[in-house]
Amino acid sequence: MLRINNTLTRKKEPLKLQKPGEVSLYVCGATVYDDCHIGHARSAIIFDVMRNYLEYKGLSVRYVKNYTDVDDKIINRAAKEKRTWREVADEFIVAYERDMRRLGVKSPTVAPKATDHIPEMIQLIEGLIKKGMAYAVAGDVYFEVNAFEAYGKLSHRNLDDLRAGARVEVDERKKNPLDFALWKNSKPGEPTWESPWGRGRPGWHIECSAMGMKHLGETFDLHGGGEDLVFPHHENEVAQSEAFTGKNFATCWIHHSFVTLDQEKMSKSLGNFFTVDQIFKKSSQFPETVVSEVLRFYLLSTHYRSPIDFSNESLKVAKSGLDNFYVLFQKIDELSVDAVSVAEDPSLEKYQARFEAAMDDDFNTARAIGTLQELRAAANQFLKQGEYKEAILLGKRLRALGKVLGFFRLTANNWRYQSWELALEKPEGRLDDEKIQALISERNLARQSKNWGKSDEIRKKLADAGVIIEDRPDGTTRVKR
RNA sequence: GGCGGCGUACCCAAGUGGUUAAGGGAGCAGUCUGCAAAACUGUCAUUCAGCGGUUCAACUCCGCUCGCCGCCUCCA
Repeated sequence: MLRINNTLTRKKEPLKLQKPGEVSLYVCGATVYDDCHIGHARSAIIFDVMRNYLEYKGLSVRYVKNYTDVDDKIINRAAKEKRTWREVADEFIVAYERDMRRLGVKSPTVAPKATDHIPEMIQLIEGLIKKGMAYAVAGDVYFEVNAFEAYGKLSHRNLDDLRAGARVEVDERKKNPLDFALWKNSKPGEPTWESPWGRGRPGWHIECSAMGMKHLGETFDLHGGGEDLVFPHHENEVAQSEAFTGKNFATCWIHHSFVTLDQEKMSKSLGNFFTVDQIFKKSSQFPETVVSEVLRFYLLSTHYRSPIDFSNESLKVAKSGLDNFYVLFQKIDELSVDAVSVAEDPSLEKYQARFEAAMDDDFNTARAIGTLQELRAAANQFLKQGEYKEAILLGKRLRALGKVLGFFRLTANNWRYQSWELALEKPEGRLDDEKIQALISERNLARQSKNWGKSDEIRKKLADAGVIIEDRPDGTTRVKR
C-alpha cells in the first residue's frame, strides 16, 4: 500500500482517493521569468516519477501543473529589457517546455496559464468578499486572515507566532499585516484586466486556487510543490480556497526539499544556481538523453524530502551507476537466446516486490534504485553462470522498473560510456562507425600477429576519440561509445 | 525570536526498538586477460555527531549539548 508523507499532518498516510482508481494531482509549476535551474528540474522529475508510479500501480492520474505568467518578476524583467511582459512569459514557457522535454518529463494532463483564468479568479474573489473573508481597498482586494480560523494549519504556525511586520512591510490599509492581496490595482505599463474593483491584476496565490478548481474540482487528492512554498503560498491557497468552498482544498500535501550548492539552497536570489540549459550545453558531446538520465539518476538517488547537494562529482557517480546498467543490457543484447520464448519465472518476483515496497514507502526512489542495482547484480550472476534465460528475464524486468523512474530510455548501443569528466572538456573529433570498425579490424590483425604495441596504439587512438573497447573472450571486440 | 529538518564508513546514500546497519562510487586482494576493460569473488562502519535517560534490548524513543541547513520576504 502506498503511503505518502502529508505536510498537513506531518505523517505518512495511506493514499486516500475521492474516486477509486483516479488520482487528481496539482503541482505548482514555474513562474516564467527565467530559465529553470536544477532545483526546478528536481521538482519536475520528482512529480513525474510520482505520476509514473501511480500509473504503474494502475491508477489513472489527472495531473495539472500550472504556469504563473503574470507576476512582479516577469514585469520587472520586461521593463528592464524593454519588452512586453507577455513576450517574457512566452519566451520562458517555451524554454521550460524545451527543458522538460530534454529531461524526459512527461507533459502534465493540463498545463494551464494563470492569465487564461482571470474570470475564474475574479469569481473567487467576489465570492470571498461576499462571504466576508476579503475586503476591497482602493482597487486592491485583501484576504482577511483573521476571518479564516484554520489559518496556519498547513505550515503549522499560528497568527500570533507569525508576528507580522517583522519582515513584511506594514500596510496601514490592511486589517492584519498578514492579509494578502487577492487582486492588485495595477500601475501604468503593467498587465491589467477589467474587474469589479477597477483595472488591475491578480495577486500571487489566487491563480493556483482558480486553476486547480477549474481543472480538478474543489478538492484534490494530492497537491505538491517545493518546501519553500508551504508558507505563505500554499497556506494562502488553503485559506482562500477553503474559505470559498467550505471544503478541504487538498487531501494530501507533498513538499520536496531543495537542491543545494555547497550545502546552501540553490536559488535565483543568491545567484548560486546552474540552469538545466547550462548543464546540457556543457555536456553537449553526450546525447541529450544520456545527460537527461544522468541528471535523473543523480536527483533520484536521494529521497525527495532530503536536500541534495549538487556537484560534478555527484553527476560522475550517477553516470557510472547508469553505465553499469547499460553494460548489462549490452551483454544481454549480445546473447543469441530468443527472449520471446523465455517464460516468466516466479522466483524473480521478489526483486519487483522490493522495488514496489520502496516506492510505496513515500516514493523512496533512493531505495528503489538500490533494488535495481541488486537486480543488476543478480542478472550478472546469471550471465556469469551461463543461465541466459534468467538473465534476459531480469534484464527485461529491470528495464520495466527503470522506466518508472525514467531510466533506460536508450538502447545499449546508443548509450555513451565515456566517464563524466569528459563532459566538461571540449569535444574531440568524432569517429564514425565505419572508421571505428576499420580501426578495430586493423587492431585485430595486429593482435593475431601478437603485435601488442600496434594494438595498444589503436586502442589509445580510439580512446582519444571517446570510443572504449573491450576484448571478449571469443576474440571479438565490444565497442562502447 | 518562532517553527521544522539533518548529522550513518574515504565519498554519496537507505534503514530498523532485538538473528548479518541496503545499495552505489572510490580503495585493496583474487579469478579472468597479451595488456586493458567489464563481470564475478572476497575485503572495506562491533558502529550510526557527543553526553545522559527510558527499556530485558536503542543507531532507531525521550532530554540536553555541539555542528549544519531550511521556512517565517520572492523562490522548486
